[in-house]
Amino acid sequence: MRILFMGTPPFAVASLRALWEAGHEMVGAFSQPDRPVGRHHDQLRPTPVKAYAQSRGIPVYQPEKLRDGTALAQIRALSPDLIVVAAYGRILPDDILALPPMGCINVHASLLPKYRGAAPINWAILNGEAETGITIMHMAHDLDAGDIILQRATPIGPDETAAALYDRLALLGGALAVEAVDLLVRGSARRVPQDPAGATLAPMLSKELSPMDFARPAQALHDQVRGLLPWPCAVAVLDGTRCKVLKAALTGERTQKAPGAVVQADKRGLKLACGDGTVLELLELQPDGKKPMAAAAFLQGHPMGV
RNA sequence: CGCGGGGUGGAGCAGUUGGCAGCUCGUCGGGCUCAUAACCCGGAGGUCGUAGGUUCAAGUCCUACCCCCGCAA
Repeated sequence: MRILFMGTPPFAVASLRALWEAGHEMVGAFSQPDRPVGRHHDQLRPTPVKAYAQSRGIPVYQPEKLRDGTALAQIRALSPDLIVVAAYGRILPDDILALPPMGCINVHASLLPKYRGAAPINWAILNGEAETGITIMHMAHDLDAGDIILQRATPIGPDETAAALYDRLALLGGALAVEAVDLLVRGSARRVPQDPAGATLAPMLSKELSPMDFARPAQALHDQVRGLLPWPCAVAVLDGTRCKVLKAALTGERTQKAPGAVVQADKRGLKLACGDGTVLELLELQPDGKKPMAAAAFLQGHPMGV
């Protein structure tokens, strides 16, 4: 069966790799156009999917637009039986969705209908979810709203970061993608409509989510730190210095101090008062212009009174 | 040429108008204590990113280069 793949970041590579290693005939890989990258705007880096596809000799296509007919013509020429999409970063027009005889399926990193959208992994953690998962669905006109073929849940560890969960779900996504394709080939794939009433959105992240509001409870801030990794990261201003908070921990302690006040700042740790009398310990920081460092190291050069 | 911060003992920082290289921590040795991520005493450890230049004298001023990072994409 001829399969056309569409994806861009490492999450997508895991699915492409799984399909490839399962021995499927991958007739092409669509990926976002290479974008300038790097501090001085002078480097062009291939997308992860492009790099992987090329290493396996899979033809790569990177159309700027999907609606000017060019992409449609390219796809038609490839005559895929099935299109598998994973984190491509583009909305597919209906004419493309309608093209493959077996349709288009999508690997999505949430338990749909929850967390439709661009950043389901992060939002699951930001919202303090105890579990999330992977959904394989038939693609429909509306974003992430198609009928479900397969779904598998996985628990979210209490200290798990979005970066770590991303890697886990990528692998799970690849495994489920292979399963789903097998089901489709055998003609035994189920089609379960989503319940629109249970739908929630997981929009793209932005740096507006970064500032930490210590009036919120420690648990919420801990979720923010974990959920925004590796980008855009939770940010706090300490001793007048803007710092990414890369790692934090819940101490379970209580305090009478006002939110944001320093509860402890010595070699035993850096702890700040949060909402409802809770306490958050900051473990790893990255001040502006600096490399990541332990909170204790930061305190050596930035003494903070209690 | 997108904007900006920074390279100073192992870590994090300071170093004013050029004039003996400092602070907190760690480390090593010793002491004190029932005890300590506590305290006291003592020691080791630095080509101040690299290469030139100015100067009686450069961490500090000038020039070029290397490296790290934040923002923005």
